[in-house]
Amino acid sequence: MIRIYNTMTRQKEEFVALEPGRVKMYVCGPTVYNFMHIGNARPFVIFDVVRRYFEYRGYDVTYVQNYTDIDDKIIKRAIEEGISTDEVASKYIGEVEVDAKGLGVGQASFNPKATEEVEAIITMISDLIDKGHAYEVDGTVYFESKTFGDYGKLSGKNIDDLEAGKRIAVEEGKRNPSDFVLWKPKKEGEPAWESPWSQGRPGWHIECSVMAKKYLGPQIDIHAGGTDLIFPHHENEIAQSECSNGVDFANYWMHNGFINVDNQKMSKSLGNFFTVREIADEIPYEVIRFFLLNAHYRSPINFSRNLMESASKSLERIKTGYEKLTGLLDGEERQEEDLTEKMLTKDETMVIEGFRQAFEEGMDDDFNTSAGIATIFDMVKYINLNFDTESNIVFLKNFNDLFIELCDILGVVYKKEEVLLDSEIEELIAKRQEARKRKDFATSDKIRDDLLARGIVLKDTREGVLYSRV
RNA sequence: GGCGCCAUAGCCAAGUGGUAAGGCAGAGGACUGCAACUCCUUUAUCACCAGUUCAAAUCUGGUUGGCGCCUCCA
Repeated sequence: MIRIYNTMTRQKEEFVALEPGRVKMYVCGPTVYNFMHIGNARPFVIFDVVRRYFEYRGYDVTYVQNYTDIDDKIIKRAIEEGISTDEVASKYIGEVEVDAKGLGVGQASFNPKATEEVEAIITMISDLIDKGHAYEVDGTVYFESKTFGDYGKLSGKNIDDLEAGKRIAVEEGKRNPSDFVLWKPKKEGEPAWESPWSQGRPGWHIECSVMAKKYLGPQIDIHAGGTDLIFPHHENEIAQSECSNGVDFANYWMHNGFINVDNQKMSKSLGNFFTVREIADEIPYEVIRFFLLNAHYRSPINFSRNLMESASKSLERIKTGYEKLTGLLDGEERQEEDLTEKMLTKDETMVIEGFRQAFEEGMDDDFNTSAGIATIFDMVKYINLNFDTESNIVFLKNFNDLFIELCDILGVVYKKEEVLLDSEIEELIAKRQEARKRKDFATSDKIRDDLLARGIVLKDTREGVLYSRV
């Protein structure tokens, strides 16, 4: 049983799928006017894990993540770079995909783009006007928030408070301050689409309602995004979708916490703004991913170099443990062993199942990745403590399978980078071993130093010499 | 002003009623020619105060401190 913290009810609830065995989830994607920043990376990674865990649990997951490819920021960027908005969007979609892939994020089932869904957007807006939930003023179409009685149910706000607390000038033409734009007419030089109201473009919120409906249907299981989207974005999506479709929009609302720098929100003006790309230039993507999963997805986390180093060392420990396991499994003698007579003992089965259960208990509880990672470390410890060349090969294999399966759910990298050795280096390693045998340590240390200079690290273990890249 | 979140060891971080997971860093020790790896030992009463309870980090009230949303934002 998977339990999810639902922002709508502010408590953990048992997950019950709309259709047995299927999960329909929609994750709000980035506006593509720049490289992905470290904060953007969190929902990518977190909800990728959510998806993988559902799949591990046997669900068929349809995962939709949009790209907002038309909006003020994109237009601004296009002017700055002297290219079209399409070029800005496709450029940064490409860059986002590079980082997403680097972070180990799986391909979504669909990645719709706002500009390719304008027709469906116009259809929904028309429908909202017909049903009396939207009105047009001089080419701009607004959603009239008070026509939706449940407006504010996700964020816990009520319209009166919003009006009382208004801090910016209310746009002319709006009937109420909390009304929001569904369609806005173009300004000179802006890209635009034909519509019954004006040449213009869709407002920000409507695209998600439309895409979710088109790719997942009027009702979805999970809608996800950053906490900042709760209001107004998700609130507005609910209003649009429920008024147009006449049914509850999403059963579970999941929101990831923010990434701060020095306990402060990242912003360009504070100069504490990091793109994933610039971090990845120095720190492997896998470390960034591990860092993002170390804390629960709803907690705010800080980003810092120290934390990256800690994450890097932790990952190294997992890899070393896995190396030992595969070393034992791949030994020549073991390869030739006859497995037909071998089986798991009762105790061994219990060990395996114990780890699996511990992992599932954590992940079932609102995707507690910290607990999941702790299980991985417990397994590493078990490997280091209990396995040796005499271990039951079938136990090793089963343990290995589980280890890989669990690591893959989190997307935690457990394999050392394959280091291809040319014959010259292999020879040097062999030579060093000979030198060590005759206790010629001056020679052996020199070879080790030379290899280190070439970027290859040697470790002498009981199972033989291990090597890896610096 | 309205709504909401958080406060656990040097650092990161689980745990939401039964007596503190895990990781990083540190200290001491074992092993190995050395290094690395690994192993063992070691480091907290959970911001503060009051209350509920046989029992609270975990529930209630309050205090202090930090943060988010209310405006584009992951």
